[in-house]
Amino acid sequence: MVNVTILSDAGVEERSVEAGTTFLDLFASNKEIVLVKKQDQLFDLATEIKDGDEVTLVMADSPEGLSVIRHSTAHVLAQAVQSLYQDVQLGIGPPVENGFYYDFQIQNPFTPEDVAAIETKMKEIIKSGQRFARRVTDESAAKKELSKEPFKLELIDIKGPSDEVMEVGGAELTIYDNLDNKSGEIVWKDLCRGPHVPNTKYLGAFKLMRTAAAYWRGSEKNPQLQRVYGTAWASKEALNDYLHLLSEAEKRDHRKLGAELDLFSFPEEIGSGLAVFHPKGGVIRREMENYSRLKHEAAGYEFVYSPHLTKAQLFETSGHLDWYSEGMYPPMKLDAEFDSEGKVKKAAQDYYLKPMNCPFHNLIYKAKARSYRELPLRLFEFGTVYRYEKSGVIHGLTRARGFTQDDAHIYTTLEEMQSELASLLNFVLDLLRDYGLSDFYLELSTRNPEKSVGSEEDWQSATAALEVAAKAQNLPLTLDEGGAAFYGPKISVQAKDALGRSWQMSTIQVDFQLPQRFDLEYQASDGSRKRPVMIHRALFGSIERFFGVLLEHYAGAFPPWLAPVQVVGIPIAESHYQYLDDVAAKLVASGIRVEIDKSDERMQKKIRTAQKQKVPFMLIAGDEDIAQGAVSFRYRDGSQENGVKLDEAILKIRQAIDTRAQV
RNA sequence: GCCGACGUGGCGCAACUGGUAGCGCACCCGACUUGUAAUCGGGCGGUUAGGGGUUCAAGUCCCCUCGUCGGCUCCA
Repeated sequence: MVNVTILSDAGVEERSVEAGTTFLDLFASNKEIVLVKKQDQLFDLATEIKDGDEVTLVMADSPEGLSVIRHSTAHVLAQAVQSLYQDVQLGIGPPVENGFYYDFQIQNPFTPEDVAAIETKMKEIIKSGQRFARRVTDESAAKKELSKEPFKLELIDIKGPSDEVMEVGGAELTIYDNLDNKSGEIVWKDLCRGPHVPNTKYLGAFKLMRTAAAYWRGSEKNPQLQRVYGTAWASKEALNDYLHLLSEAEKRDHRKLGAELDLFSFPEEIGSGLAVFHPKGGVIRREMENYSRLKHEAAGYEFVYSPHLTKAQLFETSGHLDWYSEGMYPPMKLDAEFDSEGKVKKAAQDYYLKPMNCPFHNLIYKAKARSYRELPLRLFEFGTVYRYEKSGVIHGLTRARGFTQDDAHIYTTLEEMQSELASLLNFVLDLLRDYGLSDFYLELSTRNPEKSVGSEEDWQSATAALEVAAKAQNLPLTLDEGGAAFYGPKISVQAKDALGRSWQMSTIQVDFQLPQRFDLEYQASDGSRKRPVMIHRALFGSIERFFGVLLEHYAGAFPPWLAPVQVVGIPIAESHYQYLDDVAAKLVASGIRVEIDKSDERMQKKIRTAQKQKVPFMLIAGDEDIAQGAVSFRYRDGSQENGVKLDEAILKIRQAIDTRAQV
């Protein structure tokens, strides 16, 4: 008997089979096996199974199987492109999340018509049932065979194992041939370490998504190739589910909802990446800020304010001008003085818009001598910063040029750092939960030796401290090697939204550098002068960004405590205006945001309007309600509750708001 | 910043190979007074992102700038 491990969507399953048969026989009818591994080596389906074999079957719907399907589909894409166009050189074509891409060097970029033609060609190829065959080669033979593919030649020259590309990096240099199903002739081939599905009939649930330029091997210095993106799945159903998810995501795009719900805009007159919040967006933002402020106060934070502008020296001291001047708006030249002949009497000073708040907070720390009794000192500010993001990266509220951080800096003793980090992480997660996010994982970003300052020892202790705090949360923890800022390691909290998409939210960074640069000190209990540790942290990241994420998470249907309009009163006829006005007055007295729709429309239309505005509570009133001193509820989900007494109605709404519940 | 696509009243869209801007929603006015997702009628509103050019004629073609979208690169 042979033990077989089966990897699928459902997880890992163990099964026993008779030796002496082949996988092809065993599972001939089962198209879902895409790959067989024996003793961790790739294996052909036609190979005989022997006693003592350790065999793994990779099913199409397992993560590994999907990756094989995607990579194989990428080969079909490349084959299709080369059969349709002359003078196309191949880049690379790996699987990626949800799909695959392939890069091509080609004279003219692909048009939408080209993409349609390519997709058609791919379907033909897949239908023909071409087989994939692995062939081991050596460097000189491969170079000869691929002499017309300059990029492949470059890849062959990458010596040794590499995870960077799928073409090379295995123990052996391999070429995959696409064989005609009937004649067995080689119809196409590609340098590739594989693995691939046995033949193209395993493929088919795919769609080409878009084309774009991409730099060869990801470097701005290299030429740009034409990249074709596709998505591929184990079944048509899975493909359709994914396409459906995309259309859902498009519907709740915060840029679209922001306009539809009249929350914010980006006037061209102001400039790219600079938002204005309209009254309704302003309500949501104010509620977000108010709640955050309340919580921070309770957690021992002190509130400070700092200007948007500063002389260059501050950012020279902090080191930001050295490291990140490219990301800052260019300086304003101020304070210059000239004599009557126009000669410079006093040179101009450079003033910068602040890209971050930390240096200002450091100055507040430094404003007086500090005692260990004051620590941890937690300085909080809704600090608006400006970063000159490259024009191509700006994306609505989630990547803007001007934004407001819920920024705080905690100055603590080294001894207390660990406990401060632990309680901080609790605080962060609790607060995010209050805003309605609940699915988290943590990411630990470590030092990048080429982009960092400070001693190895400091880095290690800071990284260790963060790791301890992270592990205490019992949340999934991933490692982002070399992803830290130049001054210290960080933990970031990643949250998944209602569609399962991950967003980086809060960051917590330990910093030994800035206290040194600013020469921050405190007097310890033994009378000695010591250096505090600084913790940078932002929960929302930026308010604008968090706003955008919540908007997409809720698809605009904010929970009542955040909803710009919490209640819309809908009179059935004009004669009911007065009654609803009285109701509204009571709601307002109870601190509820209410509007009465007195437009010259029918009730149905008013319901539709309120529904589209995603107002949580619609209160409808007509003769029947008035007779009972009641109102009728309609909720966003379409459900209703008639004849609710007024006092009860107010209580109900008030409670939903106070508990921050979603309705 | 790079590559590509694009930019028509507040919003969503239309205008054949260049012939001198239409529709729906919203908004305003009027009629209707109505029980859980669009009542009817009338009206206001754009010179087609901005600038320059080709042409007898440009929303349609060319150039520049600004902006948007999709990627790449980047994100303290």
